[in-house]
Amino acid sequence: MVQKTKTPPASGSDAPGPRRRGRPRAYQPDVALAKALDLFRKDGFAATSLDELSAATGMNRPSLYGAFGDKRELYIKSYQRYRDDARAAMRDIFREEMPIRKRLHRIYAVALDIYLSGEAGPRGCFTVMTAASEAVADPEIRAMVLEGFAELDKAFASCFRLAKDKGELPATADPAVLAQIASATIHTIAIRARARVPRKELEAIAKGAIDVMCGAGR
Amino acid sequence: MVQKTKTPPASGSDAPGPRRRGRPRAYQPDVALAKALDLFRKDGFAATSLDELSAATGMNRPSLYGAFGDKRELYIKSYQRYRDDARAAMRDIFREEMPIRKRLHRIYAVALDIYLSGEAGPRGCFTVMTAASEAVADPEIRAMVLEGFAELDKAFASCFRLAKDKGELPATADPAVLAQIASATIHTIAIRARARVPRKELEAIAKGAIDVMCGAGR
DNA sequence: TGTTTTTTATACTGTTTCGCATAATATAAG
DNA sequence: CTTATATTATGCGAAACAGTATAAAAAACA
Repeated sequence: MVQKTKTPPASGSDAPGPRRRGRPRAYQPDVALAKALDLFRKDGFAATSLDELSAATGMNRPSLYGAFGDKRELYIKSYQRYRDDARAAMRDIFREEMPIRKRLHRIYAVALDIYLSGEAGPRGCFTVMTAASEAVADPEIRAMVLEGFAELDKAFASCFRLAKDKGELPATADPAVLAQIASATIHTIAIRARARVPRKELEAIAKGAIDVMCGAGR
Repeated sequence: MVQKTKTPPASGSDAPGPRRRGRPRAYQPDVALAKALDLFRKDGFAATSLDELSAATGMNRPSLYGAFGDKRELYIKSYQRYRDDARAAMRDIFREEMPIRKRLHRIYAVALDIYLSGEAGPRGCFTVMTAASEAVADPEIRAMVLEGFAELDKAFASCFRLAKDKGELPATADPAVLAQIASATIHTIAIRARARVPRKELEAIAKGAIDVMCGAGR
């Protein structure tokens, strides 16, 4: 480790810190990344140009490269950001204790908020709409996609396991299988949302799936 | 209808017909369209160039335009071809009489064949992988996607209705809801297939879903 | 044989693409 | 005030892109 200049205190946190040395940045990295994410969600990888990314972020091309690397790296960082955001939006619902039906209902409501947001039409789910397509040829993206699937399956499974322990589900219920159906419902909602299926219908799909998973009783 | 030249007998059918007038075609339209479909499934709309399409079909650019129109039209015709093929592959299974479990099992087997085919990795489902993404901005593609969803939901629903009538399902079963879960299972399998989830795992997901939809009994 | 018709083959046009080289600017440090 | 550092701003350049114009080729017709 031969390095004269003191490494700045790991500027991962966005604390302004002790005054950097050169010309100050004209952009906020996390704001710019959010704009890039918007574009990639709207148009996918190939149809999003660096010119558009530059215009949306307010950063010119060299700054983009300096901050995030080339287009593929920016795409991957956008995807990471998307997953972080989605995870954060669902974390509490998966953590807090509540009846299984309510928990599922709230998860699907959050998912719908994510998929239907967007000014120029519903942006859908990044994983389903663009990342999965890239996954077949890009091992790094594929690993992220697979990890996302596994994480969601696992979270749902532990919900069902807990519910089963609490007697909300019959003893014959298989948490792993129910979890895959819960994930499948997320996926079908994500796809249909992108085709502008109205929210009411998507909510009905979620409701029906919950009934099947938890028993039609109310 | 002012038209001197006799219209060739609606050359929709590929019958060689009564000898056309000018230079004969060097390509077979349906073979070329299949090649184009392969490319669009692999890379999506934006990442597939006309040069690649030209090379794959063996047709040069002007011939492509003459036969199929511009890139978007070719994409749409490829999608129509995909849907026709998929419909044909499933038609008999939806038509013939058989137990609900067996029917579902066979449908998922055919779906897996479609999604996992491809030399350079699984090509996934056209609707899920690329058409749904385009659907948000292109009304014509959107209409096709929505029609596809409705058609699949309907086909599944009538299977479940029949099974219910035959006493294979409890009287409380809701065919429409079960159909949406069957479709959701198709969708989750399509997405995961593209991320190279192995066939065995996808079959397990289908098996689990069938158990939930039809009752775990064997 | 010569004309008409249909397709193929070649090549061009103007635009867009990504990535980078270079120069200008703004700050801290010495 | 000068130097070092970090960023912004401009714009180049080679390649790829979609679509089309023009010419050559291959068949039927007269």
